[in-house]
Amino acid sequence: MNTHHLCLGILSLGEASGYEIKKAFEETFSHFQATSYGSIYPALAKLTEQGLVSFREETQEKRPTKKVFTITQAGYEHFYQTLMNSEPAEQYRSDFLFLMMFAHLLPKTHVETLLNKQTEHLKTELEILQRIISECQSLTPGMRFTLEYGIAANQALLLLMQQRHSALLEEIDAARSPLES
Amino acid sequence: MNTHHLCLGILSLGEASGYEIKKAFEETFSHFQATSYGSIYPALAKLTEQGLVSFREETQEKRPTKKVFTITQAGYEHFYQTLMNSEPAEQYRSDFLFLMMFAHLLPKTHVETLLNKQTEHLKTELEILQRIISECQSLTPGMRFTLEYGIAANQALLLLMQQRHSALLEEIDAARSPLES
DNA sequence: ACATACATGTAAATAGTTACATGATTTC
DNA sequence: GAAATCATGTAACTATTTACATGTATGT
Repeated sequence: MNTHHLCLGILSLGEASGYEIKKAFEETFSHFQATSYGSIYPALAKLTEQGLVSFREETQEKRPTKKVFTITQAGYEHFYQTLMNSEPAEQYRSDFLFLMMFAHLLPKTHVETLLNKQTEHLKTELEILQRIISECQSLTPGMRFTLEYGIAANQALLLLMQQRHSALLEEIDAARSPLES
Repeated sequence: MNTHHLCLGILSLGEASGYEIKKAFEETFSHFQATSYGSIYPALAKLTEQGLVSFREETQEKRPTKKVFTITQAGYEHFYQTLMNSEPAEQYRSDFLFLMMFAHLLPKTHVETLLNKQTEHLKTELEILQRIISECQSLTPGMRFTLEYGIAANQALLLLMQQRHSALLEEIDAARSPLES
């Protein structure tokens, strides 16, 4: 999936401006997809050129004029074909785990800071997902499932972090060569 | 973390050729970091230029000559500074969840295929991680932790996939507009 | 005969992020 | 008076993937 597909996806749920598409990502989908203005605006221009979306300009009082985009029939069909032809691929990249891999090279206090930061990060993510799932009405069952999926992962990892914290610090300490602090 | 840092990390565990660095990633770290030959070879050339690694050429019988790289003292110090200055960032990108978000637009059989593929994927990942953690001696405690982390996440998600499978398909079906199949 | 493993490397293409540019309005 | 929100867009930079190029040896 690239920014083009992400935009078509959002627009299949209802019309929106580039700014609103970005906000939708930040608020709801940031845990499994991301993009930026620098990608969204060129993507919307290209999609318009291809006839997959159309827009009207909406002048507002006390707000800048905005372009409200709507997905066209051609865009909808294109999006459907994309969905049907896409593999359910995944990628997880973690600097946290990379740093932990070399924990034996780092001061104990630093490793503890890393573990605490990660625990906080997992807690925050979990709270965000739980808030969305409880507050938002009108979620599609699929959307609700993506939130459950994130919640399940975060809960399991948070539990691991809490259970292993102390023993892990000890184990890393024991593995450190005697000359290092 | 970029390919330069990944190479320094592997070399901090022992000398290796570009080819061996790639293999190490495929076998052991692919679940949280990835890279390719097109990044590794230029990175090793640059690191040599900067004096952060050195290499000797090793001629082999019945095998092509290889360049065996070793991290230098300067490289080690540089890597330590990188570790100390890096935030424990994470990113998860999932086309599977994106597709599930729009499951109400897809045929039921297709959604079921997606769910089955994802379940298989989680099972395979889990087995790989469990095999590594049980077979590999001489893992650093940090490395062992990265495996436990992956195992915890995969187990929790696999459980969710199994528990929710049937009900989810029903819910998606109910959300489909009557005209669609 | 064909595929895979070993081994190094380049070049083009892809895609994305970050910073910049502009400017009104609202909140602290 | 400063920062955040609303709103669109461009350009330079960064990084990585993919395909290509080359060649031997081993396994099926």
